[in-house]
Amino acid sequence: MSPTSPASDEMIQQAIERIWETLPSTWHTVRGQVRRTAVEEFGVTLEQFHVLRHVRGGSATVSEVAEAKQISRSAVSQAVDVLVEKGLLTRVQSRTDRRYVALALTPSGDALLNAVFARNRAWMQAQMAGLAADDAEALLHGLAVLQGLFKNA
Amino acid sequence: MSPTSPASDEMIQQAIERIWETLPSTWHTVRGQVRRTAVEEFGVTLEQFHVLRHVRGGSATVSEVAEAKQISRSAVSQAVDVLVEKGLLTRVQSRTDRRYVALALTPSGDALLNAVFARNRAWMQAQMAGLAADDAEALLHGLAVLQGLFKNA
DNA sequence: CTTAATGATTATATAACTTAACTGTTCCGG
DNA sequence: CCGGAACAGTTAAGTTATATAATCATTAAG
Repeated sequence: MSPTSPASDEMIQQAIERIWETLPSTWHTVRGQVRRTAVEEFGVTLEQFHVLRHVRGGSATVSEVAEAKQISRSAVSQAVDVLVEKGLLTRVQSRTDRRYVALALTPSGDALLNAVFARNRAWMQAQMAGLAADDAEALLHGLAVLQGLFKNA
Repeated sequence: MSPTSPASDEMIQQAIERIWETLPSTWHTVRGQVRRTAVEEFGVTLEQFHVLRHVRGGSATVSEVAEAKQISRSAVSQAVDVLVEKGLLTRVQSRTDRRYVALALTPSGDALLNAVFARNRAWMQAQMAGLAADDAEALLHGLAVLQGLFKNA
């Protein structure tokens, strides 16, 4: 098999520029939709929502969420306070090592995540109505590349 | 010319999922790099940096920045206070309509933006080292599609 | 055992917002 | 014209999300 040719410097510069043109505004928009739904319909802030999202995404302790979100453990601990208070998250001390506190979604926390995501998916689907098949293909491929680039950075 | 076929529902679902897998973490990573540079090397917070960025991007008044960032005018006004204090931004009352205050980067504000972006470009280039030409192509195309989707939302 | 390391929490401070109230300016209908 | 509505911006006061530092409880290591 022939080795794939590397991208030119020029092309890489173009890609960087395009990333800056696209990511901040796009993520800001998507995030804004989630924020509105989360706040107005479910009474949780976007930050609280993201903590729940990380817990469901596999972060099972305060430290893991902090690591994933790149914020301090104490910030997470405080956010968890609120979420436990709201009945969306549980804290359970590990029996094998009692320093650890396992975080888990309550049924209503899980339902909240599902509901917010459902709303968001519907909204995104509306944005994507009429998307051409080849553009959708390009989107999938491009995002896969993007994901690979900054995964370990 | 033949009409392009629309993307299937399934494909759209896949795209939505991929967006959620990619955007938050990628933007978080890129943003983190900018934050470190801005804070550690230039003494401005990420939020202040983004205000400067919007001013250079064409938002010339408090209201325009607020609109672009989707935050309140008062929040921008307060951020501008700090940036003026730091000598990165100027406020100049319009002579034709004195309600308006034109925001403009000072030379050092402009230099700061350039420097932070230069650092970021270098870092991103490093991340993208060895990127294959066809992957770069896919990235450009995919991001263009993404940008189009949420531009007016 | 004692000390060090670890996970989590608490206390306290700060930055970045919000809403509400206010200032100054312009526009507009009478 | 002039008096009020609309508008751009600021100021005041309160909230939220974060940080750092100190502390507690637990486990690991010498």
